[in-house]
Amino acid sequence: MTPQHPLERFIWELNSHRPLADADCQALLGLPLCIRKLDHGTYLIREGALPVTCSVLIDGFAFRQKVTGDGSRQIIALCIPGDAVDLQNLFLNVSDHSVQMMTRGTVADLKRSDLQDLALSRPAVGAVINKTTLIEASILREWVVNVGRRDARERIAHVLCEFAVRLEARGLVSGGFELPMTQEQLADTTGLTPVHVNRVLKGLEADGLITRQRRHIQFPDWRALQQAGDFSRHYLHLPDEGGVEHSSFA
Amino acid sequence: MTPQHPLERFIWELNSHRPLADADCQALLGLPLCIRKLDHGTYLIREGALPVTCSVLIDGFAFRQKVTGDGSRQIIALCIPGDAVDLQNLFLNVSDHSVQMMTRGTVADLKRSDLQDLALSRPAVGAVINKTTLIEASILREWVVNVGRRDARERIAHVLCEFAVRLEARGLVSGGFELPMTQEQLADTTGLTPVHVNRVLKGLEADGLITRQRRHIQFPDWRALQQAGDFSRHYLHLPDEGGVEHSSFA
DNA sequence: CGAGCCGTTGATAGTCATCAAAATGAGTGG
DNA sequence: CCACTCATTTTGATGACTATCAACGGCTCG
Repeated sequence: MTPQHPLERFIWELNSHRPLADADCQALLGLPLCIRKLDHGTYLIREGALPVTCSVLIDGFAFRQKVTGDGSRQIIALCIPGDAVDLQNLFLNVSDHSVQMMTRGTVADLKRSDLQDLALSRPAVGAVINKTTLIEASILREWVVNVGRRDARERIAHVLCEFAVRLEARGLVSGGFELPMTQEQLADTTGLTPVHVNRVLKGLEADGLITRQRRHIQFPDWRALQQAGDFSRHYLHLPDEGGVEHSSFA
Repeated sequence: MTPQHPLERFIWELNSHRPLADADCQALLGLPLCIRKLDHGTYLIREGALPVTCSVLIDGFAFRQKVTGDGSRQIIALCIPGDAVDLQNLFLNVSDHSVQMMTRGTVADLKRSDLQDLALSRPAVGAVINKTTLIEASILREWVVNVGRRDARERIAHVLCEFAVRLEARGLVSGGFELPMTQEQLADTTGLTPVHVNRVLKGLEADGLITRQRRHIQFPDWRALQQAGDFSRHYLHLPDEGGVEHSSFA
């Protein structure tokens, strides 16, 4: 394998969900791509646009968002390194939401048509892509529950848990981690106001469920935080790891 | 074509999103299936279960739901005739949510493995299935926005608009329609309480945005209702119809 | 005709939004 | 290296929207 191929993490991720034949991996690795370094705030897709590229996030973070008629924003998904940003549009012709960089980062742009062709010519690739989008849908369902039926404290604890577990599953975190979002963004993912998010965070800290210095977050009591957020990792459909023992967030 | 094949509406629906070759349709039509008549309240899948069948809704309505730790329920999606209930689980091994009949109705059960095989052996079938799940994901994104960033009145108006448009796109409605859900269920889809739903409905009626006798709903002012619900049909990714003219909800 | 679900109505309380402004930290340029 | 600017975080006071509790009326169905 090409050492440190830009798509390595992405393909590793696909593979963990549904093992691919070597030929399938090679086909993916062989796709022509274009690497871009992007600043925080850059749009990867805009709602209403016709997607022509399909970006994979190499490093940095991004989020999906929609804006309502009166201008308020809702963040709809968080993208972490290894995520394909545009699989959601692979078979749709106009994007129904925007994707924006949350931090500085790097993406690899594939041609959307290349990936479509691959999905059609290699059924196994089509199937992993399908499975990947199904997992994203599962996360969306949990988010509907989160904003629909949980109070502010639960919502925020839940998002923190989810984020930590997803990061860890990709080997991107050990112990505490750097929360890449502002409190305003956290508010937009939980359907709250920034002011209230701030108060809830302080509450969680006061109760010993989180520790924070600046944006560095730690979880002194992982059990309790999960409970406070009504969090269970099932909906993430993570592959069973043999090494749950070594997990900080098991 | 077999006249009135049980899967007719389902396949017609797939076809409208991504045209299938005759052979592909025949392969779908040829799958062994089992027809069941179900009572209101019957579970089609339960959260945590391993799906072995993949049901297609022939008539009647159903909904997806999740329950939080403290027992409150959130409805996550509405299924209407022609929807495949378990495409969401086609490549996932344990269901992350439940599906329950909202009304009496009929389903056709396919074997999950049959459909999986078809998706793998016939790329075009895999692609439509993929596209169908992408559309469901798009609807979920809009629902996150709905419960996250809209007030009670907007939420309810939005759900009414969405439901009407989806029904109409399948030729299931003309003018007014029968709302198949109780106010409690409407509350669980909007993240509100039944009591408040009732008040908002009365408000919408008082303002001339809806008319209702029992559960029969009509929209005297479709424009205004859409506006009240901040509704735009883009996210439904409906195929462009030539006949928008004849639509009550264009 | 009774039972039970569903819809309706009223009164009260709580969670969270809103408005405003100060404090902190980061990044920039002189 | 320090002053400056701007984004972000923090704090307080007030009010709105929606939940909660309780009870009654109306359908539908067995």
